[in-house]
Amino acid sequence: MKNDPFSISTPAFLDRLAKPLAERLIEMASLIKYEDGQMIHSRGDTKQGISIVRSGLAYVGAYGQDGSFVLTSIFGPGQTFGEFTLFADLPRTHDVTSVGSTEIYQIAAPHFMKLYDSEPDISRALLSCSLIRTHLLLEMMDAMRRLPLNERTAKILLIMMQTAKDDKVYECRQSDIAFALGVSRMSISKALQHLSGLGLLELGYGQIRVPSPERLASWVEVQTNRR
Amino acid sequence: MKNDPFSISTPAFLDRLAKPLAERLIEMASLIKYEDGQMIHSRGDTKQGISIVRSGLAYVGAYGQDGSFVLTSIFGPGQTFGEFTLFADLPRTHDVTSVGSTEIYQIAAPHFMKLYDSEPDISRALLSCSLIRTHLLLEMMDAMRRLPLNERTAKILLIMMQTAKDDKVYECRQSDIAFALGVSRMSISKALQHLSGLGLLELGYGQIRVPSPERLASWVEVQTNRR
DNA sequence: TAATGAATGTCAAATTATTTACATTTATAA
DNA sequence: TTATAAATGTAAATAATTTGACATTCATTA
Repeated sequence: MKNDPFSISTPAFLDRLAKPLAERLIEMASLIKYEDGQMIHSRGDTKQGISIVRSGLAYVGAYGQDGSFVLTSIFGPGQTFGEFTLFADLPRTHDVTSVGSTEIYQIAAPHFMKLYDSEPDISRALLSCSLIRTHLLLEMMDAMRRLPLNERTAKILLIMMQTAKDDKVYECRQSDIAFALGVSRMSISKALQHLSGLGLLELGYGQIRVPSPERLASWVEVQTNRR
Repeated sequence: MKNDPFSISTPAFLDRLAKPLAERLIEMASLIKYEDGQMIHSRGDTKQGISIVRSGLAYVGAYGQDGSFVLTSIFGPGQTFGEFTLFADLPRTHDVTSVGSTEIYQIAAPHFMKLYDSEPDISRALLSCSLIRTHLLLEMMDAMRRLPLNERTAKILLIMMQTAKDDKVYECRQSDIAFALGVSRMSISKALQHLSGLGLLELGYGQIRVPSPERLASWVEVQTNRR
């Protein structure tokens, strides 16, 4: 997957820390390098610790017995995972795999928690990431539940676009959107064409242009209130 | 809605704090009482603060222009909402309404953050609630995306059941499940009957008995890996 | 600049889910 | 203990989605 409907705007934890604090955190970490496709963590592991991506990508998901991998989230540079093991006090619920050459800062629980307790800014950053994530997930869920496919597609686009570099051009394949919404590529293709017909977006090869995100948003708004 | 597929196992924040700390927190709060259906917070509010339910229920959602209310979450005793205003630094994204006679502890941002900074246990509790919530949301999303209705229904039941008082009897209406999954009551009815036919659950009036959650879980597991 | 692979577009048949309208069962309140 | 309302069950017609098989367009690189 080139683009990732999964890293959906999860803010980068590291970017939310002031430089000096971020550096202190990194000093206590061990930097571990992975080749493409290596296992970073396994489901069921009980060792507690937090991980921060330095470079590359970490795919979070679960391997089935048949070797298939069900993707749940993707984390890139600055983003963090594994907090769950620290604060929920449960074994790891997912497998984590590197995609491409990837560097991960690993910090064991005791070290991390020591700094955590003395520096409230760390928990603030973690909370803000987690809460924003929850918020986006709720928005997505709501869209999946309530909106017909056309509207749902528009909404998901708006949510996903928040990560786009260029404000108006979102680079992704239609099949990514399809997966994110749990529908077939066909259906998404039709929905996108519908929106395109309304002049709300322009379709390209591997990209979608949204001339006016505001207009798209207000279209969703209107449609949503109509039902 | 009698039962709530929305308070989905969000742990009670207050229960995760040691008694003395919980008391200190409550001391700095103002207890506000609401009749049924009163507005607790409005979307767009910029006043920052956290709220903890003492009794009753708080429905979080959004009013449409036509007066309809789209439910997003339900919070009951001990649960907290509004953290978003503290850590994401954004205006409120939802309206919050009381259901039944409801008491809410309100703590303004400055007070709360002072205690927050000196007592790491508070952020730990908040994070643990938030992370568990995220985890459950991801599970639900995954089910909604990937699984056919029968499996999806089973899975959602397992997730929801985590809140059930009685381990094996989950009190809810089929229409609640239908809404939680974003499908019609009919479809859920059929799916439940299918599962019931497999002996995985027993249907009653306003309740669902799961004789063996383990067996249900492993059935989902098998079905999931088959595709 | 071909040749290739990747992404998108199109169609019809098959499947799945929704809708509507009504029947039945169960709880509750008079 | 009825009467009523709430929740569940059934079935047929309709609508939405998926599947699979290709055709087309676009990008890359050999």
